[in-house]
Amino acid sequence: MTKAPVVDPRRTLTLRDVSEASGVSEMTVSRVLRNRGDVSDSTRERVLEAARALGYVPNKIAGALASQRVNLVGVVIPSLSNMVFPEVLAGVSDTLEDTGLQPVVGVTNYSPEREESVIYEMLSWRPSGMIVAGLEHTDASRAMLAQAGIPIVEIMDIDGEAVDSAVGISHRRAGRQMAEAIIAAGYRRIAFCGTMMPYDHRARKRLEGFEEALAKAGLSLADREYYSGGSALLKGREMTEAVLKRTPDVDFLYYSNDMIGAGGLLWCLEKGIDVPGKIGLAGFNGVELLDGLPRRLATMDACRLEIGRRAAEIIAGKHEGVIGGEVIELTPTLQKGDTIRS
Amino acid sequence: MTKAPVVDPRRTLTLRDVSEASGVSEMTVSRVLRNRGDVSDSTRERVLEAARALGYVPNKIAGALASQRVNLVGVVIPSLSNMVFPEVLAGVSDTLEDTGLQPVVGVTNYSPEREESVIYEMLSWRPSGMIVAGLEHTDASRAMLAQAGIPIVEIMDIDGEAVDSAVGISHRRAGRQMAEAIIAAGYRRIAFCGTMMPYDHRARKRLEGFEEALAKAGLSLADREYYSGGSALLKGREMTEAVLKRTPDVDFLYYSNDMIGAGGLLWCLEKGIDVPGKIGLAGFNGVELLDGLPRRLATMDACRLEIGRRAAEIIAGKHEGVIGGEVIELTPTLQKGDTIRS
DNA sequence: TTGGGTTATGTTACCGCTAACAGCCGAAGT
DNA sequence: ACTTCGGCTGTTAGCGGTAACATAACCCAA
Repeated sequence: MTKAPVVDPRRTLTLRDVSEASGVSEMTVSRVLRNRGDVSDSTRERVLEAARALGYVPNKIAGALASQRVNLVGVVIPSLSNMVFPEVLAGVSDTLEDTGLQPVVGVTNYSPEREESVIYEMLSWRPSGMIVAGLEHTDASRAMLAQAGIPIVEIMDIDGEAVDSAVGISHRRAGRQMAEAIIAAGYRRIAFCGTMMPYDHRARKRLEGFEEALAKAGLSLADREYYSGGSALLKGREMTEAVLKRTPDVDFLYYSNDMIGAGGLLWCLEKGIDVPGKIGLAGFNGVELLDGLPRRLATMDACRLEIGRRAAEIIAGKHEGVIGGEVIELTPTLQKGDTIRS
Repeated sequence: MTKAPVVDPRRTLTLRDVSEASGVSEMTVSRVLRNRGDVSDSTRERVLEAARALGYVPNKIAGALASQRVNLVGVVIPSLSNMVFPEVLAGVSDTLEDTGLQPVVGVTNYSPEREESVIYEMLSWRPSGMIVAGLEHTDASRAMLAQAGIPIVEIMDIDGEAVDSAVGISHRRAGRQMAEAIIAAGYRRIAFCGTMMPYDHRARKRLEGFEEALAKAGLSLADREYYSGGSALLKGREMTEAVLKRTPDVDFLYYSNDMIGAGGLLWCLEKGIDVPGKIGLAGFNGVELLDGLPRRLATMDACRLEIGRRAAEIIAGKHEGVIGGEVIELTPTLQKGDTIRS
């Protein structure tokens, strides 16, 4: 146990200290500090003064226990290094800002077991709601969420069954749409580069939709390459090189995310390959980074901010009259950029 | 108030429910669930069984209130979109993993007022420690932290006075070092591109150190350009173009971060400018992204992971015998990459 | 003057859990 | 046989707030 940093004058302050310092009951102090109930201006003044002078910080633990109300919202996401999730978070924070609710983030690293324990840990703080990425969870996780008696919003994905509410896009459809656009543009030898993470269900579903659409056109993937870990931009380069070396007649590369797509784009441009003439490229997510690239990579916006906002609105109860269990499907827009010929 | 998502069978479970279901006292159940004290194997078994069957999730609010112990560590950072902070977070999480402690993240958007309220909010949950980015805070923030009676670690920066402990690098020195390397390489017409955020004290200190070293060599900045918001990569391009247009004889561009530096690098390469012959470039942070660029941008590693780790160790009390108040200075390494001629 | 309605404040009983201590029991020590 | 002790379990009293109700003071209309 580390000791207190400064000379701790005495035990930590409680309502009683403020109440004694201002000559009113604890209850009145409580009322003042929460702006609840009627308190005369003079008393309010005196109490606030005393609280400020003492440096009193309320104990929300006690408050929450007594009032059975907690102003926290759990947000469970797989990673913070993907940029997609910080953006979703931004949407959540924005919307929660003026509701008195506060997001608390938990990261799972794409591990279902870790997710389970994060959810358990969060629920043990009795939050007012939970926002969880994805629809795939362990049975125990689903059970806990279902039992919790609070609004649950699963985000990012809607291809599956939600515990309660869901906000997201259909990744299967997104993959299908991209494939259709690629085929329509005349590409035929199409390869895929993507993450290998076995638990990135959304990337998987996009690929499924993609292949489905290819099949419908009588095509199949000409090649595929997977990666995990490392600098995505660099991996994109490496994978692109590997694929083109192994299957030189490939005329389109579909990447599971923009970052590796950007790497591929840079590599192609350096090699002097005609993009999108000889080879077309496409990624997924619509990340801001793309704006600074020499050429605009084709991509699909995943509505990240919007997803965060909508999810938060559901938790905050801004959807009046709705009992929960709603599924909101957002529709991503395909941006062809400069890497699909038209 | 949104209603419960599923048919709430009854009120939420408490220790008593588990105790009744397993025929022992609440205290024994509590002991089992916390692995504390002696409990016979048979009883333990029975209790765990009952808890699992009921789907009991302990109420940490009550637990924390009763035990005066909270396993949370507040982490206050300015932004999640900078990539630097998620990395620090990763270091914190890693180290906290096996201590039973849990990070709780708060984001301030570089606003001191927002920081103050985030700190207040966090302290009201009585965490076991706080990790706060930067040394500059409002007086109220500093007072609250000092009074809290818990270990406080200010991270990223050590050029200033810490409330308690600090882990970071000297940005002033980092700026100075970079300037010295640039001057040593023979560049003389040096310009700066950076963020305009008035509250990014670390970027400011780097620039101060940078100019200080320039002055010592009888030089001063040939030009400077600031930005705020938008895609950093794109801004890097735009600023680079603006500076080179306005001051064509510039032979070095120092960027306040790698992302805009990368944008500048891409722009220069596209324009066919000889880098590092005609113009040298350098950024700051050592972000992973740089690995995938056509050329390695000169940069300085900010020791982000290490900072997170060390800070977490202090909170977790892994520095035995230390009472707090330590300042750990890490030393960033300059990586000249391919954009400073040698 | 009196009763009813405000407004401002205090009192009481928890919220769900754990620290601290008390008890009980069988095994071991003398 | 009588302590002594350690393993196991229960009892009691809060932790620091807040909901709900009680109370006091005051105003005004009848």
